Amino acid sequence: MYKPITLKDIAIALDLSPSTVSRALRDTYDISEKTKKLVNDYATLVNYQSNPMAAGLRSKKSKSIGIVVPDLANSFFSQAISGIESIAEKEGYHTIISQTKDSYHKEIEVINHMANRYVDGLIITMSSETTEYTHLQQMHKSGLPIVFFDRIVDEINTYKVVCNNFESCYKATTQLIENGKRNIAFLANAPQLSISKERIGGYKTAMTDQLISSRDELIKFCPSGGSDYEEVELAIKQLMALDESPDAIFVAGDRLSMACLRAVKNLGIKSDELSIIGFSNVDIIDLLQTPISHIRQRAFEMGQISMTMLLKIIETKYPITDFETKVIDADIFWMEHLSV
Amino acid sequence: MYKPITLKDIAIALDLSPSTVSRALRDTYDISEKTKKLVNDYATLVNYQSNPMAAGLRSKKSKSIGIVVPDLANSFFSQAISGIESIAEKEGYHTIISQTKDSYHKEIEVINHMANRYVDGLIITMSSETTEYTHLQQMHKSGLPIVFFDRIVDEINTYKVVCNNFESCYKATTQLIENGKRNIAFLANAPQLSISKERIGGYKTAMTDQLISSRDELIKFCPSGGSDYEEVELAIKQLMALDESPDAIFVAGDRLSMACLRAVKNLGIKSDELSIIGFSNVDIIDLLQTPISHIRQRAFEMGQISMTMLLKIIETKYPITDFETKVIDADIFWMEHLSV
DNA sequence: CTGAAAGCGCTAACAG
DNA sequence: CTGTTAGCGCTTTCAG
Repeated sequence: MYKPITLKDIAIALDLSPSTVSRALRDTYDISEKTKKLVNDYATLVNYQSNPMAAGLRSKKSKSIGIVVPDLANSFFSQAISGIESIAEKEGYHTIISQTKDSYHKEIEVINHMANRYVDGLIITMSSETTEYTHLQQMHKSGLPIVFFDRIVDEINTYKVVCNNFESCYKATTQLIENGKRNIAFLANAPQLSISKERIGGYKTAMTDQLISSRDELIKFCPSGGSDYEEVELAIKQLMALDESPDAIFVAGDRLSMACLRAVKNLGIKSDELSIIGFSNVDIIDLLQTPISHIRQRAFEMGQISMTMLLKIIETKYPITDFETKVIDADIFWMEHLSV
Repeated sequence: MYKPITLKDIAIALDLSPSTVSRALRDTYDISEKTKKLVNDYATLVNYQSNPMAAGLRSKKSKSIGIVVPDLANSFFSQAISGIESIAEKEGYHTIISQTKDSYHKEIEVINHMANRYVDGLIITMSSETTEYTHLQQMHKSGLPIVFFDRIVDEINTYKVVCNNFESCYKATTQLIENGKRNIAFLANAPQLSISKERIGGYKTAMTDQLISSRDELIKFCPSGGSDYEEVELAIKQLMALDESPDAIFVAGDRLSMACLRAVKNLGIKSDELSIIGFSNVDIIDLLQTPISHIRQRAFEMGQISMTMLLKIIETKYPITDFETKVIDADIFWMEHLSV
């Protein structure tokens, strides 16, 4: 069995008490510089690694945080994770990552597991299946610091970090209209998601403001979020079969955007027939056959902010009550023929 | 503070001893069905969650394993992770994921952290910076089960899972030659990586077997693995500036392949000037402007096998001595003009 | 500034 | 089959 050096080993070797060694290692105030140096030098020498489980068991702190995202294979999330880690590392926090694959049960299981491992806090993007938050609410009430990222939960009062979903959709839709588009379809993720609601809101409001009636038949939901290609192809087919078929389509998700491109390609729809704009953080969008207009979220930055917020909750002495929701601008990239 | 129900709480509530409750919960053999049911029902009722840290501290087992990969934003790895998780989940194991960003120091830090959290085992893809394995060797010797995945370490005797790097490169190179290519360049990841050596080996051997002398100036290393675009563009520029410039290029990495496509595009190199074949597990390769010939690894399957191997080590009663290296076929997809 | 003692939540060894 | 006891490695009172 793997048996590392323990704090006790150091204590014996240096003829000190375990508590003194513990204090020296943790750099508390009531310890002499001399002992501190002695202990730390020896610890480095023997490559001592403190045991976070034992420490956590006692102190209920672990200097590590959990990250829960729906899907690691999504550039948006992997970029955000890198942002989170960039701050965590600097502050001496470890990160533990898990994916839910958009499953409610996996989400519960993963979150429980992390909480039991004494993560000091959680950064969460909700799974698209989740409609029930009691598991989170309970933990949050008991004092587990949580920051919501991207897909947020209104019912839980804490820091939240999102992009300006409403505004960017409003803006993009308006510009489509200014470019003469009238039948703008909207392809969304699962309807219960906060991002779906916000994005549709921006789209609909823009339509109304431009005096175009938004037709419900133009809005399609794909609960799989694009991981089920058939679902997306079907949606596109149905849209194109409408009496007044769309001249543009707004795709409100990353995997969804790619699935949409694939469907358009497979169905042989020409790009001058249907303009596409979609959310996407894919890092090879410049290499696509049909490089689409896209809304790119500042994922890395959003990750950094999330971690900063989480640290604020974790390290505060007094409970925070005035939580903010940080809204980060997204960048819109237009293909030439639409860039007004 | 988040304070969950403990095993002791159950013991008191049910007027049993903690050990009996522990046994009932863990379903050991020496416990009556009646007590087992009583305990488990009550546990479910109060939503008891066992504390893996406390359990781990005592038993040195945690029913969780660590996954260490260089980069989560790489489809190959995220697909493999899903494969690992599919088995882990079935067997009741949790997974903890970390990325090293190809940094040696981060790798050490991450692995230490996981070992200290009593993961029961590790599935590792080495960072490209790593040339020193003492940290791993030591842990492995002390009994920590390790499975190497993709980028392996010869010096450590354990299970390893790789794709048939040599053979697929040999085969692909041969086919390029049969298609009339003579000046085949090779773009590799960091030279110390096992995959780099194996892939170059396949390429060189094929050249020799086809009586084509392989010129060293045609082989370029990009230690960043494609995450530094400039590095790749420079390599391509240098290759194209050669007196006998390449008529084909073999790209031995996923990010590298995409960076190469970008360079080719940016430098205005025509596709009939330079045929490209590259390793890639990108899931939108069919949507690329220049869909390249590519070698696709069965990442999900490789992940599943890795986890299966790891479980074998973890759950065996007697130490394993005859470790295998599982070699999984990769699939080659040719663009039409090269498909002989 | 340092040490002794208790205990985090759980499992394991030993009785019975 | 169940209870008792001890202890995993660390932190945290509480003394001194």
